[in-house]
Amino acid sequence: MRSIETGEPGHSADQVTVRRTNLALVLRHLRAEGPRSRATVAAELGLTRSAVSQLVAELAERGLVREGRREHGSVGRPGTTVELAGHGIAGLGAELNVNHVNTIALDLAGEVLSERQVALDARTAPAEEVVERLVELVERTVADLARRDVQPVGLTVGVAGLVDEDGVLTHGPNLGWRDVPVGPMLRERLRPAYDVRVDNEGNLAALAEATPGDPDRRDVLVIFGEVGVGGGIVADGRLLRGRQGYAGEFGHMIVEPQGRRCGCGRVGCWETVAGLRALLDQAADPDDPVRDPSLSLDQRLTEINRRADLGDTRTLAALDQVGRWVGVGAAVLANALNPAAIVLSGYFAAVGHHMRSAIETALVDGVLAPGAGGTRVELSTLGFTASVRGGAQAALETVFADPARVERRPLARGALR
Amino acid sequence: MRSIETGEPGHSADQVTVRRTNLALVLRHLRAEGPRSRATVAAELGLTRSAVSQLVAELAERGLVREGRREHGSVGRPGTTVELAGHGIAGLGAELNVNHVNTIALDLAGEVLSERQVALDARTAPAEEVVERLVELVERTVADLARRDVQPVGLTVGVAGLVDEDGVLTHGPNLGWRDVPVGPMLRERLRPAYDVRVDNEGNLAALAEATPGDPDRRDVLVIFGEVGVGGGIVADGRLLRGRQGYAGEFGHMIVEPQGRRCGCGRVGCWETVAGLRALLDQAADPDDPVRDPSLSLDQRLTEINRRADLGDTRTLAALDQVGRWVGVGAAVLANALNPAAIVLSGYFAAVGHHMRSAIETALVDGVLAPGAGGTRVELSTLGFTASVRGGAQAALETVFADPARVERRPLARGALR
DNA sequence: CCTAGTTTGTGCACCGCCCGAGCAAAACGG
DNA sequence: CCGTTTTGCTCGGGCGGTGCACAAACTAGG
Repeated sequence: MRSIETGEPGHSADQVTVRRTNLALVLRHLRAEGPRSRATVAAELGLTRSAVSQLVAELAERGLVREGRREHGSVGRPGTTVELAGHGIAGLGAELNVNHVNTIALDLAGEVLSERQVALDARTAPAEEVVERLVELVERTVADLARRDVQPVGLTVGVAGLVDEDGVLTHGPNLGWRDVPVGPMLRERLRPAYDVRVDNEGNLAALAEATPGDPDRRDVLVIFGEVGVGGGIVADGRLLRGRQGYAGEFGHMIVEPQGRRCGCGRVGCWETVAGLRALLDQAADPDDPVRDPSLSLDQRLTEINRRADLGDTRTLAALDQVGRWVGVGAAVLANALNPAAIVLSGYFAAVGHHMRSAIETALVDGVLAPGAGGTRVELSTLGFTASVRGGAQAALETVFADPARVERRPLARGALR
Repeated sequence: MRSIETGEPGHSADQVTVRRTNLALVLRHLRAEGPRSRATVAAELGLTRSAVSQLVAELAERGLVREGRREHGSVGRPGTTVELAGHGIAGLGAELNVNHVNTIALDLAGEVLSERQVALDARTAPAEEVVERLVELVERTVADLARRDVQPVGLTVGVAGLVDEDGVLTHGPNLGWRDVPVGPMLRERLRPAYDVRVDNEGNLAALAEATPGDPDRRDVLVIFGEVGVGGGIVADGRLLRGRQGYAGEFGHMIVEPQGRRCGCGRVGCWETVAGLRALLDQAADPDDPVRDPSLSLDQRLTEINRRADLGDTRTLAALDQVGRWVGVGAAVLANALNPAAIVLSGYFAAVGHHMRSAIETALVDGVLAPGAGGTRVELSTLGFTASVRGGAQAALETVFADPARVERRPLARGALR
């Protein structure tokens, strides 16, 4: 029943393809199921033990797996577990946002190898300068890696706006940018040996939440809220970009045609009732410190949580009201996409536990399928790092899709038997 | 930039996989590009001429391709074109709807081999009896094929309602059915040699509109309107079902929270403002013949078109108003999914040319991406046969995905060479 | 302690498939 | 009529997975 496809273009297959497929299969299996012996892998994947031995040997030569400890069964010769190694390579993720640029480097197992951030104001600085800051940050991150003899395999940059297939930011209202060729600029300045891609930050956040391999995380919808509301869709394990890469712009769905005017010029956009501003307008008077933009967002959200915990009726009513709207929009999307989970990220993750019941009620009320079609509401635990993590994971995913991308080098002595 | 995937489960590859992949590749290439010589196929697909020769020979043995006419180039030996044959097999599509069941059989090239229909009232008859009618119709269709020595390769049944992965209709409000195991019942009664699958009719209609191979038809959203409104999503060439197969229930998106009560019990569902009833309520008084349910839908829609053509202001205003709402809902979906095309099917296709400008205006107004993100509005030309055609195509797609499913039989004398 | 039984990991022959080279066949042009 | 071009096929070669055999390593039981 899974996935009817309508004629993928695809490419011709030969023995190299077979090898690539099986290398990738073994590597992803080790990621999904954890360390295990060659014999176990063979049984679980339907390959022979000899084939798995050869595949593991090649993955080890590429520095992607290593042998672990002995695994004693009840009887028989004990196996030697094989596990992800991948300390030799890293995926790079970066984010270019209104008031900061930051980077992260993850190894194959998803461990953080380097993390850097620089504050700036993208609205006042020219685009060239902002990109230059990002270039410097990436170069320092790559230097961090070089010190540990780690090779970057790819860089994915998330930006707040619409990005076309070539990596050009065509429309970035929050940054105040239009038609800025971020991807080409980065490639020009970095001249990298690795791939550089640019994507919408909501898409990358969605990728970060869609844990690879978990069947309950193959259909995930991420809703990211701050002043604006955006997100991304992972369906059947694939990130949906749409025809021009503009999918996931949930914030400007019109949910209340007789509602308030939005910053984008339209009336009744979802972010006018579910965005941070809607919450603050209802929860606090204009001179209330939680609306003081000079305080950090974290501080202000902590204060709102404190008031809600103390039972402040105005705060609770505001959270309930906004939660209801979040649920209404979530229901619209759930009717269309029937995701396994809707993950709330950004400011929703910070105060979401106080909105959860209102969201869930509105979701169940608004979805035709009984029990909201099984869609669960979850709060992101990745906080504001979701986009960069997703970017780094996207880069790593190219290795999981084709481990032969990583160069083969003579095995360090004693690394494998 | 295409498709980042997050760890498909996948299956191990060997030489058989290589063969299957390349057989499928050649077959799909012939479908997408039309008849051409082996040498041309080899050049276009990056295979060697010898490989293509062998692949074509095997496809011919399975009855899927045949040689066509001589193809004279400017110089050199002329090639012999190879083209889709597939008169030996057929995909079956069926539909189980409120007032009829019908079937269709398509050959590999999409030509209709058989088409049958029986009227009934699924709301009053017990489910067993309705399924029995469908069984009879399928058996007669299979008999039609047998007379021409054609083998069915699969049957896909579209039903008006939510279908889970096992083919159980869990929720069919228009049929008045709940938890009817349509798939298991059909398999039990037919005991078929071919696959039987059951799916939502909107999903199958979407599949029918997403022409295989066309890059402009890889991201398509179908909106099917009758009394209810439903649809389906094809993204990146794949049909989206969602976690439990409930994706595409657009009709019950809430678009007007202060609006009218819907048959489903909610308030402000899209179908209350975009469904057929909304149009009729605004276009005609209760005693108007266009609202007479004893007349066929075709007749009533023809009358509406006639009035609109004559410039009847009330009719035009109703079409404009409903079109605006169609556009509002389409915009919500386009913001989320950025499809290449939104195809209007069902009653929308019949009167859509009078609603088109209203729809497009509301779409452009409601989508954040400039120019509606490139999303075009199109009217379906498949009429009410979209679902059955999509079902038959889904069955055929299993052959295009794996031509080795069709049995190999000794070549008829002189069929090839 | 020693042996039978079990399981792991590797080596080797075999098979299937695509590649590349070579060749006959079938046109066209001078 | 012969050189040139292009097509479609045949034939070794290499690659990669399968299946079988075998040594290695450990448990259980006498």
